[in-house]
Amino acid sequence: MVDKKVSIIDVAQRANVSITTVSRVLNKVPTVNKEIVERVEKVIGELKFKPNPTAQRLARGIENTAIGFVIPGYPGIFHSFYAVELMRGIGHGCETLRMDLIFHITDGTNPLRTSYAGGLIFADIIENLPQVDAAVREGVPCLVINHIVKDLKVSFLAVDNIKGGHMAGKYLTSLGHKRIATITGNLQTQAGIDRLEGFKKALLEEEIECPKGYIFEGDYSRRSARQAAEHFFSLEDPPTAIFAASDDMALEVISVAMENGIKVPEDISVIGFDDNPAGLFGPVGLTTIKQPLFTMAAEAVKVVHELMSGKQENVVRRVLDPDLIVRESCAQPSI
Amino acid sequence: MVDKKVSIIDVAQRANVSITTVSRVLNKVPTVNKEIVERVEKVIGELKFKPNPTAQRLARGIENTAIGFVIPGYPGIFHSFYAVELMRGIGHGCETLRMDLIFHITDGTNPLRTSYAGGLIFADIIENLPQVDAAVREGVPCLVINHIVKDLKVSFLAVDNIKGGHMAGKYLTSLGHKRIATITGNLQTQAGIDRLEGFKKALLEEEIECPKGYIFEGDYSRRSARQAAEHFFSLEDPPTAIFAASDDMALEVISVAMENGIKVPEDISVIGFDDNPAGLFGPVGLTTIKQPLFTMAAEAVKVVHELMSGKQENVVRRVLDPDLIVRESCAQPSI
DNA sequence: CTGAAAGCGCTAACAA
DNA sequence: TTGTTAGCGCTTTCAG
Repeated sequence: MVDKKVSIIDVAQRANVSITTVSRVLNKVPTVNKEIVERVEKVIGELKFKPNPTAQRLARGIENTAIGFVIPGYPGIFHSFYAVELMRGIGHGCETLRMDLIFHITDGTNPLRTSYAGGLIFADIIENLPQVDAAVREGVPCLVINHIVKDLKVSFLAVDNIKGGHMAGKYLTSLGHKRIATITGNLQTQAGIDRLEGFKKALLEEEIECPKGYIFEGDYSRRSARQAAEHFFSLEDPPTAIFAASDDMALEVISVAMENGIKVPEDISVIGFDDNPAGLFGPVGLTTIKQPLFTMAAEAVKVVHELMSGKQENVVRRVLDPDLIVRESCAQPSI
Repeated sequence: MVDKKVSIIDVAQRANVSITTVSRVLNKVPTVNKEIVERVEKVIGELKFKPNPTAQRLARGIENTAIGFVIPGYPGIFHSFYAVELMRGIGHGCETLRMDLIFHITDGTNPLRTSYAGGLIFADIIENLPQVDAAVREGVPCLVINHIVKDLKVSFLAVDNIKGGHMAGKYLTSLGHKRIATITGNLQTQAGIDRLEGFKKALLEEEIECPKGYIFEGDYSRRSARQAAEHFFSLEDPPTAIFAASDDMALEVISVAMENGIKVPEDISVIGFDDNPAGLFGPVGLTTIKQPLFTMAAEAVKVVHELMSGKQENVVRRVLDPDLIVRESCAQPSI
């Protein structure tokens, strides 16, 4: 049966050696007699002995080498290019630094068991500002991604979403569009709010109206984009251009358009946000605002690692610039 | 500056109490004098003392409570509904059992640092059978998801993909289709192979030909589905029905169809695989084969947990049945 | 209510 | 080459 209590002592006794020797063969110290090595290994096999990693860490004086990645569990988050890119970046960063990656999928209510994690990365924050607060208060090194945190002394790495939204709006107006609509992201997220704000600002600068009916509150999902598109297309005075706050949504808008015989970009211009590679393979290359998700996430790991090791003591706060990627989904209005 | 070495001893000395007492306030033992509690907490704050979790675990005799989730890092895996559902399920399972979830994104070459993890869950296996082998050999409890492993004595939880492919094929033939094509999944994965096999079997049973041109090797991505669809639609004798090995691919087929003025299901029937909710919101409800991804993953955590705790000693091998979900994307052929 | 002391399971000087 | 003996930092009896 299973004995959970086989310890190094049992092995030592049964093999007639000291625990030190057992430890040596465990750690492959080369100065051990071959015969003994064999004997010990045999016993280890017989007893199915597995060294206790916790004890090893303690004895070795190993600092905590795990980073927790806290990701809000709201429906759909995982389906987004956004979350996925972050995960890839974080995975990559951890791999490079040989850190363990611990996942916390949270709805923001649970107190967040830090457990092994010596540092925390929050993928955006929605309902879980209190968790960030608690972590900071406890002195756990942490960093928030894609959220410019003003009221808390915590590190963050964020994309300038206001600028991004502004770029999108500006590009559309520069093409000559006057009737420009937008599908917002989840307005619970700062990114959603900021992209909308930047977009509005761009229109304002050109003194272009953006009536209520031209602003549809989405949530980054294809589903909401479909509703939005159907709404826009049914308007008496439909827009000639649409800014979708994510590529997924932009792609869905294009789908709906084509289903209705509306040509992109001839009849309607569509610009997205993300630079999701999926935008390359549709019927028409998607013009979009690129944000360095992968890089940002990888960088986040590096920063938290420095925070953990004490190499960096101050909060680091960095805002990155998005880029306009011009492909084929936007053109001058035909009218 | 940062002192990494503040230990419970420092706190005890500075607060003029024993380490035992400090430990007590740390663990909120109620029988401590209020004044002392305050004093100790003050010192803890001043010193920014954080108890060492490793030491706590050792002293408390806590077993390893982390499960490692090993996920192949091939491009696109994260974008799939598949991986995402597994992650959700695993996250949920870990939450319920209060286990830590450690992520390993691997290309199969690295030796896989088990580190904290006391058990391992492999999300499918492609290049990383050796890793599974190594883990088994080391005696680490592990389980493979969605892969029926024959040559290794390891636990698995899998969906019967042959049956699933067969159901899809059968359903299409039962509607009267004779010209049926398929877009396979990644044929590096067992799921991809099996769905194709089941599909072929179903056609064979009805003595329906499936010419080479009707089998397009995809990789679960929308991109590959687009290529496939364009290929099929350009055929002299295009199929009247298509089985796509994932819903994402099926959805893309529908998109391409609509772009080309081909009606679904009037002109072409499309059936997918997964039961991705995205299939509900398109222009036409997607008929599909449902597999219990979330449940399977959550269950996997439970099994590994039992394996770790010794409640379960045998390998557990379970094959689950998929379901046919009929919506609107399939109909009888018009010709 | 508080403290001394014995571990938790393992590693790492230091001897032998 | 192998064993002895301190710890690693904290929890937990068991006295006081």
